[in-house]
This record gives sequence, C-alpha cells and structure tokens, in this order.
Amino acid sequence: MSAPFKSDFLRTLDERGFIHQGSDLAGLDALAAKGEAIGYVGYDCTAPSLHIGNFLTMMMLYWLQQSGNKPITLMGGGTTMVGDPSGKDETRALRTVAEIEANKASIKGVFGKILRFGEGRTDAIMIDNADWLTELKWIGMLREVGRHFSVNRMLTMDSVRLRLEREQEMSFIEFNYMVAQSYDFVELARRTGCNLQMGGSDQWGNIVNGVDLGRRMGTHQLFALTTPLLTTASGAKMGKTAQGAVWLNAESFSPYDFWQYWRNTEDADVGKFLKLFTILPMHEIRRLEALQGAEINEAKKALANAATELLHGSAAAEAAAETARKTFEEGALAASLPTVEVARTEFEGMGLLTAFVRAGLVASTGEARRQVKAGGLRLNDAQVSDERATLSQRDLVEGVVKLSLGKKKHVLIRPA
RNA sequence: GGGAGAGUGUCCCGAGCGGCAAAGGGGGCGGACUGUAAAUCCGCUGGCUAAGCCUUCGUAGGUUCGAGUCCUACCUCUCCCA
Repeated sequence: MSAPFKSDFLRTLDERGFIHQGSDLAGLDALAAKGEAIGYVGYDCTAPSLHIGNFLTMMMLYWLQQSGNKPITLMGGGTTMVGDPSGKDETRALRTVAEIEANKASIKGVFGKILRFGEGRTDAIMIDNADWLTELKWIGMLREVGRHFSVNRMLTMDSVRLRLEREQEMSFIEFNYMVAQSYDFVELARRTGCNLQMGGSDQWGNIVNGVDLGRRMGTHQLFALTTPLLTTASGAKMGKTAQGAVWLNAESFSPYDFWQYWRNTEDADVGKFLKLFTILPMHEIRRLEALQGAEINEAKKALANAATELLHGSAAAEAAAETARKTFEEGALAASLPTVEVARTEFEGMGLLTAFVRAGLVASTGEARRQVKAGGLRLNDAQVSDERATLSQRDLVEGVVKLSLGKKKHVLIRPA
C-alpha cells in the first residue's frame, strides 16, 4: 500500500499510517515536495476542548509544517452553528452562539503546543469560518454556490444517506452542512492560497465536495486527504474512558490522566499509536514495537512520555511518569497524585463513602457501597470492608490519605 | 388538513396481564487471572442521613387502595392519505 512518495510530507504520513484516502496523491506529492502545500483542518466548536481524535489531524498539520509546508487551523465558528450530521444518528441540539464562542476561546490555545504560528512562509495561521459564513446572503449564496450542488448526489453521500436509510430525521439546516464546509475550502483557497484539506475519514464526503466546488468555481487545484477512523485493536472507538472523552485541555483531562491513558494502551496498538501520536523517529519506534511480552511495557511508557510531552510539555510528562513510577512500581505514596482538599473540620469524622465521592472516584455513596461489596475500594492501600468507617487524623500519611478505586485510580485527600 | 403508530431506568438498544426500582442485551465499573495489556470467568450497573425513606417510564391532569401499564389534553417524532 506504500507508494513511493517524493515529498517528505506524504512519505512521513504514509509510513506512520496517517493516510486513509486522498485525491490525486501524486499531484499533492509534487506540490508538497516543493513546499507549496497549504493545508487546513477544520475544528468544530462543539465542546470546550478538542479530544484525542482531533489530536490525530493536528499531527498531520504538524508534519505538514515540519516538511516545509504551511498549516492552517480553521475554527468552525460558523459551521458549528449549522451542525455536522456526519456519523451521527440523530440531530443534536443546536448550540447557542454564546456557547460556541466560549468553546472556541477555550479550544484555541491547544494548537500552539504543536504548531508554530506567525507571519513566516511556513508559519501556521488560524482562521474562523464565522468570518465569512455568517455574512453570506441567502439568494446570492444559492446563485453562486448552490447551483453547483446536485441534490441527487448529496442524497447519496454517507452523511445523508445513512440517515435516510435508518429513517432518521435530518433537518434542512444539517443538510446544508456539507455546502458550508465545501464553501469554506473555496473561500480559504481564495483568501490564503490553501490547496489541501485534511480530516478524519468521516469527513471524506465533505472534503471532496469542496474539491469539486473549487473546480466548478474556478479555484486552483484542491486536494483531499483523510486519516483512518481510529479504533483500538479490540474494536472499541478510541478515546473513550469512564469519565468520557480523552480531552486535550489540561483543565478537562489532567496530564497525569493523559499519560495514564497511553500507558494503558493495548499491546496490539502500541506501534500504531507511537507512529501516530509521537514524533519519535521511525527506527526507535520499530525497536519499541518489536518488544515482546512484559517488555512491551517499556514501549507503553515511551508512548506515554512522548505523547504527553508533545501536548503538555516535558515537565508535565516527567512528573506524570514519576508519579506513575512511585505509585505503581514502588507502591509508594506519590504526593503528586491528583489531590482533593477538604476542610480540616470536615475531614475529621467524614464518612469514608462520602470521601470517595468527594474524590470523584465514584459518583454516589450508593456506588461506593457497591464497590465496597465488590472489594474495589482501598484506603491507604488497605481494602475497605466497613462502609460505615469514617476518616480521622490517624489515617493521615504524610498529611494525606490515599483513596483508590480498583488498581489504577488513586486520589489523595488533603485536609486543609 | 384526515388517519395509524411511537416516546421506558438522562450512555445506548429494548421487554413490560393495574402491585415495578421496572426483564434482557450492549457499553461501563469492580473482582479473579496477568504485565497498569488482551482474551476468559464472576459480580455490580436510580438517590439518600440506607433492614427504612425518596425520585424515575415525553408533559400536565384524571380514574384507582395502588398507574410505565387505563382515561383526557398537550408536546415531539414516524408512517399512510390529501
């Protein structure tokens, strides 16, 4: 499946497993080899943080920049107001404009961790499609853009067809999403010379529609490139944990949790993830993924370190690694575990079940009771058997108590 | 506009003769086994000041000792006719 690409950009993406589909890869290859690829990825503002799936496309932008081409991050301030039906069974509630703006502001910061922004030729730039989408005039839009869209063809696109086949409602506003996204591509081409759009495989239809629209509206040649849908080796969608998605913002998902997420990768996925989510050189990755049996834990730590460093910086990565080492390998108390402070007066005599709730390890005292029955709760590494137990000064070790759910989740309670 | 049907445990799908905190599955969590892996097996999967109490079946009323289940109105969706 490996094509002999000339450009560093496509060669790197190819050997690291980023490429799912592309339009005219040879043409794109030639462009990228000359450093003339200007590629963008659009990010919807549906949540206050991007998640691990977005990390994948951010890495494509990273490699684009590293190979001497120009990346653009497009904030979907406008498209989020429409709502992307791709891959969804049903319409989601429309988000308020205020909510979208707040999300946008919260998301923006993460790109600076991976990309270099500035005025230079290969510096990244950030644009918001609300700038033009919200200004469009209905009739003018229909005459200039709408006439290029065949409804017959739109009905055959996966995002629409799957809804219809499952007899799920699809509103007109969602039906317009692909038009908006297609138009974005054209608008970006005109404004910035952009010639490449990348995204997840579920965006293929939206992207190639943009390529088509560009041709019909007379832009330069546009290209499409998508990544495979990420699943774990055991078939689960990637990026889901008990608490929810794996977020990229540290406030939503701590660097320690992020590190742990990678540390717990399934054996069969280690090589794949090293290639996609780290910038370790390929020869190092080949060595790591060749490890067998328990030795593969070394590769998982390398993955966790490298991915966390990329997103949160080396200090955070080292801290997370050290916390994990103390906690799991020495069984010692690591002061840097996630910590919840509780008023001193409240601490003395606090019900143990309540403490687990406060620590966020369980959702309710009811769940805590169940976990006690299942033997899943521990206080300072001793299994909890009495659900009526309370905390006192005597439980403090180095000024904290350690609460654990299962073998992996630990939180410290510190009276303050 | 006329007719027929559907909305169930706020993760999803889905059973539900008037006695129901409500079958079953998926997912998730915990336990055992391991290597902080996978697979497998077992348990759990409304809330609480917990042998008791409280809140849940689209919404609001009603019938009844008692309503997810019956009645009325309303909302939303699907299908057929116009």
